[in-house]
Amino acid sequence: MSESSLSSRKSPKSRPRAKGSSSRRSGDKRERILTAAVRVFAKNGFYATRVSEVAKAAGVADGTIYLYFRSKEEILVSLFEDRVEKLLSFMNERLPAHPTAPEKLRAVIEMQLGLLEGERDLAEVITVILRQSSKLMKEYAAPRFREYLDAIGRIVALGQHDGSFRTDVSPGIVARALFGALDGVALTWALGRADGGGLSRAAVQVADVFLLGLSPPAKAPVAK
Amino acid sequence: MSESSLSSRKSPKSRPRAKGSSSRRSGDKRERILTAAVRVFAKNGFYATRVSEVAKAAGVADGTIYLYFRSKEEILVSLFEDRVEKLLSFMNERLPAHPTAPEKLRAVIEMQLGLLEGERDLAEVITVILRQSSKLMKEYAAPRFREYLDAIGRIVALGQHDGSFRTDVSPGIVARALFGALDGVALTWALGRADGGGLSRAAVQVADVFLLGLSPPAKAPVAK
DNA sequence: GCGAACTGAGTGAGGATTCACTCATTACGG
DNA sequence: CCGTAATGAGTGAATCCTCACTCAGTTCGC
Repeated sequence: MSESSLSSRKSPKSRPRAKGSSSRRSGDKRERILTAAVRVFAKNGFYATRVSEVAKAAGVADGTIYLYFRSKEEILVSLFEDRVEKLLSFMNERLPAHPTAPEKLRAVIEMQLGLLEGERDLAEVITVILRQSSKLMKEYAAPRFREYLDAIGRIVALGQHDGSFRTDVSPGIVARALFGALDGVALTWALGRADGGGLSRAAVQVADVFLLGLSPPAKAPVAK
Repeated sequence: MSESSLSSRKSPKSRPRAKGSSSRRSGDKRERILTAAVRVFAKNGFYATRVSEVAKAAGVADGTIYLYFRSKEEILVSLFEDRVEKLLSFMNERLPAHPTAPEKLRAVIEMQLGLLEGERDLAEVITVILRQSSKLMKEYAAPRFREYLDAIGRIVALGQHDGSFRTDVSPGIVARALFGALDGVALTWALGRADGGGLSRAAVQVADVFLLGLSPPAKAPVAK
């Protein structure tokens, strides 16, 4: 039964020597698999995607995947960790640069949508696919989301405290609504060519509506 | 709904003719299966749910499921058709009763969230699970969503036309953002109890923010 | 008894994961 | 510098397990 493997070597394929860098475990294999996974997951969804499809798209053998990931699901987790997490921390770094709450909020909006602009597949993975693994969603992503929502909520609370936002709404609800609004815009944009504007145009409009919607009653001059 | 009798095995019980109308299958089995499916799908997700689990939760045999549904996926489609669709048309009927665009918009918001209040599992199925079947999503749900979004967009456009809404934002983007905001609020509410208020309180706040955010520049008629 | 409604063990397909093997590259002895 | 051995990343067909779905049989209302 093992003899059959003799004939297997069908494609010599000229080993992708590539990057003259490290010759051993080519460090870009993992990255290649992740990039391919984003593409394929976005196209077919997580469950409908065969590991072998990811392998083919990445130009590696099925087995190679398991040298870098323990399971199919771990590919999804890694995608989340490798990309989203990075973006969240990036956001945390940039925020302090914006002095006022309205500016911070606008920055968050622009970042969240800006990140996805030009990364349609990644946008789809994050907005849709991630929700397909309920285990992932509940055990891993949920806490992260909460963290992110809390950060937005804190900005809202800050604005309420210094008088730039109305105080009759719950920061938590506003945070959820804002996140949902951005998620929704990104979702429809990712799924089918939304409207001409692109995400950055949408970002400006969402920001405009929310900031006006959050402006304090009567006297407050923030209106803008 | 937890009906008495009907232990897992043989059941001597009398067959409940139910809806005296249709003569074929006892009408409440189908309903029972759907109800169970909502529960189980919400708990485990669509793909992680075994048909046998739905059967057990519904108190029927595996095979019985296939007397009422052609496939596992059809259960999901039927859920959508039986519940959501009904709600959408219900919404379409109620809307004309509200004369102005702001009132219509507030009504939509209250309806969308009100529907889910007290139906946590259904909320989760709609917000999360439905996105798990990409076939369903793309072939069936997407057109419905578009239809719904268009309806919201039309309300926004109407308000812009009669001067009650600002005109510098795209109705389509506002519709998406609003839908997303409601979806996001419902999602976090469904996944882990949100904050004390419950969905109806959230609905009021989301409406407040959006309506103020949409008010035209000159003066705010809605201001309050 | 007849047949519609129902049952649930069994089946087969699909697909994730494994593992025996290949071979480019490196290490080393002379 | 060579030839030879050792190494381990990479491979992909075989394995094996998990369900969605089937259907021969049972139950029960009429």
